Amino acid sequence: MATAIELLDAAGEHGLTFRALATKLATGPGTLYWHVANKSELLAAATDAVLMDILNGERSDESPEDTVRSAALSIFNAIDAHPWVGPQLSRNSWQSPTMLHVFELIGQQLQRAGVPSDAQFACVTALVTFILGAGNQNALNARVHTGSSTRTEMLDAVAHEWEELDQADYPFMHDMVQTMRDHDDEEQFLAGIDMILAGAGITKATAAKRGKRVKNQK
Amino acid sequence: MATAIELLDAAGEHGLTFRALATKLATGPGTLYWHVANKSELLAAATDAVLMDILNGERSDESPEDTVRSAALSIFNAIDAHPWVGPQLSRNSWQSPTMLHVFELIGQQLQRAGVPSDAQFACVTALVTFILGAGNQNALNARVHTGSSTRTEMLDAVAHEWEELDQADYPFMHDMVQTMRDHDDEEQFLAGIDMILAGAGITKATAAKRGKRVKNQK
DNA sequence: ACCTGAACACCGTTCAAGT
DNA sequence: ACCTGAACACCGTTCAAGT
Repeated sequence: MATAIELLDAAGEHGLTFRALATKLATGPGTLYWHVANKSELLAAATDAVLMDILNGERSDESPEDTVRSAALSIFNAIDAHPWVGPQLSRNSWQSPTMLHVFELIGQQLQRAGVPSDAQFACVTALVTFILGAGNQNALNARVHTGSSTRTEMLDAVAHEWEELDQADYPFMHDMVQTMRDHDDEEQFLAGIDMILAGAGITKATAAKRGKRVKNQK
Repeated sequence: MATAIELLDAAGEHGLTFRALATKLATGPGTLYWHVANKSELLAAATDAVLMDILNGERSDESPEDTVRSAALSIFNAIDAHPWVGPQLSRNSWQSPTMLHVFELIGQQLQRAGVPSDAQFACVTALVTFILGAGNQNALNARVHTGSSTRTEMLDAVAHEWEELDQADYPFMHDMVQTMRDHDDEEQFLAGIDMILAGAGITKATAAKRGKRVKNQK
């Protein structure tokens, strides 16, 4: 299992090969089928192993929003570090033990924050969808521009393409070029989480309890 | 190109094979490489073909939020109908002409709705991430439980699994079982979009002007 | 300029045969 | 009970050779 994760981290999902794994374990490819039914089971097991570690480290002694934010960020970063887990988690988000754990974790915080019960489901769903979606996006972006290009080179390439768009047809994209170049991925991600939380009625009100006086300030 | 889309719709991304496409076109596999560089270029072209059709049909004579909602839903449904486009769109969302079109479309509406300029980028990003994430999720869910099972059978299976979780460890999941069983995918999706819009400061105010559209009859 | 199809270097998976 | 590795049915991609 551990060496499977090594292979995955080294060369992505198609870097994990029954033959490669077998030779690395000094055995034959057929052997592996005695311990695992097929490749997707192998991937599922590897994914759970990687993510459970991270989730067990999560605390919930902060405010509900901060707990959600921190859990979300952990998952986001885990997908960034192990890009192959993203699609795997999405594949059966409602069945895998790992994702059930995530649902429960976030759900409890929403309840604590007083989200009305008929809105809770929509809210967890939206959050989980966003977390996995953003994670995947991020992981894919990193992998697509793999031409040994640094992050700034990559952003330059995108900026260049946006600038070449017709001004008349794409005024908005032209406005965004600078912002895009300056953006920070984590910050961007957390802004998205905050929007969903705000939309669910979780304002910074709870933060006021912890000392920030912003209760009724729009 | 058209027959490539046929193959993709029929059997997903790995249903499109150079050999299968070649025989369907009554030619050899090598021939295709004269017209297309590789498989990913083929997929990109197919994706653009499918989505551009849909986007060109979009209007923007409604309120900003409704325009965003309707565009979002169109994309969501397109991914549902052609599950293979989802990952493809995510792969280079900042480069593909199709996605630039989407960014521009949504961005313009946000500007129209008065979202402050320093929040616009975060907001489009969040919306696009959510749309693609939800679409992919939805498409994957449909494909995973492919055992000729109807939607209700599928939901039953998930419900059953949630009920088997330990009550003490998973109180939230137990609360959600019924809601999950009754949920509607589109409604759920739009609720997510609305949360992000609300979080960006686009409330239902504009909708009130038009006399309250009825969306949730249960 | 465009087509052909054999060939190369891979896959996941199976299975008779071993220990 | 567990391992072995040849074999099967596939892939994407290339390339000398044709028209």
